[in-house]
Amino acid sequence: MNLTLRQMKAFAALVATRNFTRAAEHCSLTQSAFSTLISNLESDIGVRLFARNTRNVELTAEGEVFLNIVNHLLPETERALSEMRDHVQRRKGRVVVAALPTIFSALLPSIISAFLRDYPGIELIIEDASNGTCVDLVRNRRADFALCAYAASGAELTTETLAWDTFYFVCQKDHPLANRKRLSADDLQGHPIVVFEKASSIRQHLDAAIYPKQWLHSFQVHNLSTGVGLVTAGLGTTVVPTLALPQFDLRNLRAIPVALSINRREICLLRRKDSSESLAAQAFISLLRERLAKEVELLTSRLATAG
Amino acid sequence: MNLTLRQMKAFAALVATRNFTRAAEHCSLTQSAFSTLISNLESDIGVRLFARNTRNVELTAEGEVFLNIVNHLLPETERALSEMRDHVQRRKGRVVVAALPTIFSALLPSIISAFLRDYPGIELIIEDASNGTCVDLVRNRRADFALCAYAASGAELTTETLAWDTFYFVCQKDHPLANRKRLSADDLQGHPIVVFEKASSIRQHLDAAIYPKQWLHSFQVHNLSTGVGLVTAGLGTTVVPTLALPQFDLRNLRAIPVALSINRREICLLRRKDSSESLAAQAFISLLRERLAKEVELLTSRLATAG
DNA sequence: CACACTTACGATATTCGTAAGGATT
DNA sequence: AATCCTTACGAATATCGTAAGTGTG
Repeated sequence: MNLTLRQMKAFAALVATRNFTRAAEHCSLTQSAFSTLISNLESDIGVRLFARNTRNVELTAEGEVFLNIVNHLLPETERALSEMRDHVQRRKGRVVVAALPTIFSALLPSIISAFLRDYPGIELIIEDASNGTCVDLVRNRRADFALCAYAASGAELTTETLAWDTFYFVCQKDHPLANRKRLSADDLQGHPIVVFEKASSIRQHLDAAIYPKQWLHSFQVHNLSTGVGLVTAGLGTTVVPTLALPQFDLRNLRAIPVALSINRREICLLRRKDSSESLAAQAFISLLRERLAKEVELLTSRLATAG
Repeated sequence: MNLTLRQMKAFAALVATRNFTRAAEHCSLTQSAFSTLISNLESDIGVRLFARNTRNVELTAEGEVFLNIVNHLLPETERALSEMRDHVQRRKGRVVVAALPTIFSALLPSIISAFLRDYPGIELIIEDASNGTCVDLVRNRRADFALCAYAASGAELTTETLAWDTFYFVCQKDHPLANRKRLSADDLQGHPIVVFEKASSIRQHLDAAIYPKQWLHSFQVHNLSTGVGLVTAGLGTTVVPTLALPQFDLRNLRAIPVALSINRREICLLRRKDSSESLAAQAFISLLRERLAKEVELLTSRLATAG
């Protein structure tokens, strides 16, 4: 017995009309095809559901029993398929994104609002997380994908570079280096700077970029905002990627490009290899592919204007 | 989109095993047929449900959504079909029978117990009713069928005679006619008898059977038991069909066959013409066809022994 | 005899199994 | 190399529509 949505619909239509011809039209079938459909349904179930002659179509006792069943099952099935359709057409769903705080705050807001406008039914959850946490979240399926700075494309995970940013030296206007147009790693030797904790992605990138040399550390902080505060208060200088610059008030500070051995920080899309992302997540990803690099450009050009 | 029970079963099997080959076996299909089944399901729905390679089969995000649906819908559907099967196999159901009180009490008890033994899951409701009420109950579908004495086979209803009974004169042992072996309608002229109300089936039959003559009435009663009481108390005599005789204590009374112009009272099965009876009702009907006449014979022979 | 359901039958579409292909470990 | 999913393809099955048949009012 292989009960079919079509059989239930046909049955319901015949109950409603009590007329094969009209029920057949309602199902977009010829009367004959409809007749055999009902007849097959009856022989599948093993009992006549309709007592019919050429003038009257009525339910049998077993037809009444089946009607109760169909009255329950048919709406359930159609509701379920409609729910499924909502997901397929991206009217429903959930996207969980893990992103580095700087990426989140500097690049995502306008992309998020575009996404929410295009897919108002989709629940969007963005977790700001450290690079390592991003990787873990994706690996454990706690996030659909991540936007982070670097990741090993291993057995499970795959990365794709969507954009890059570069590094800037940030200092007070009266700093000795304040009026330089461009700086090298060597220029910064001897100037104490605020660095981020070892685990932070900025710090790891910088450590790799200037290896084997080292800069002079003044403070070591955990959060970007702490570093911003220190520099703003004139207690230090720092080196941060482009995406961190909006956190600083550049009317009173200088941001000068720094040339490093690894000059670009990649902004990576990190995904699972099994391509099990939801359609909703895929929609967000294609929006990112389309707009993330442009967002970086926009940011850079705004900074050039400000500087 | 024509969702199928088979599709849901296949999906559930694949979720459970996460292996096409084993799921295919579970569905009694070749692995290849199973693969195209899943593939067709996916293209019907419009999205991949499984992220699969040769080593791993996993649900996609949309597959999870569909799993929630199937987890709900599949048990519902199977429960419904099992319910239907119970009715088809007569493990469930309801039979409503209308029957004349004499038929009910004299013939049905042993048939009822046989039916309840054979079909323990079926609810059996027997309404004792007058002949006219029997007809109405069947016509209005309040009863599946009726056992009554006579009925016009009209446009809606059809009758079938299952058995007959005959009429007896019942009197005290010291009545003048008490030792006769056989009586004619004429023999009863001048002997006052207890009659039943005009509407009763016994009365109507007797009126028709002796027309245009009439018997002398002593009392007119509504219920058989009243008549029984009167005769037993020696306050009258009466004429009743075979099926009513068990109500009398024949150790102290005489029951003598009466030859009438319409000598036999039919015991009819009254049904609707549209043959919309439930399978349960059909089962009861075939039991009646098989055993009702035998029950009358049994009753008659017991009476002959007693008399 | 007109209307409505059923049956017959050839055409089309779907589903099946066998067998070969491709990918991953 | 072994395992597992996919694809190709011919065969079996199911479903469709046209058209003729049947029965009822």
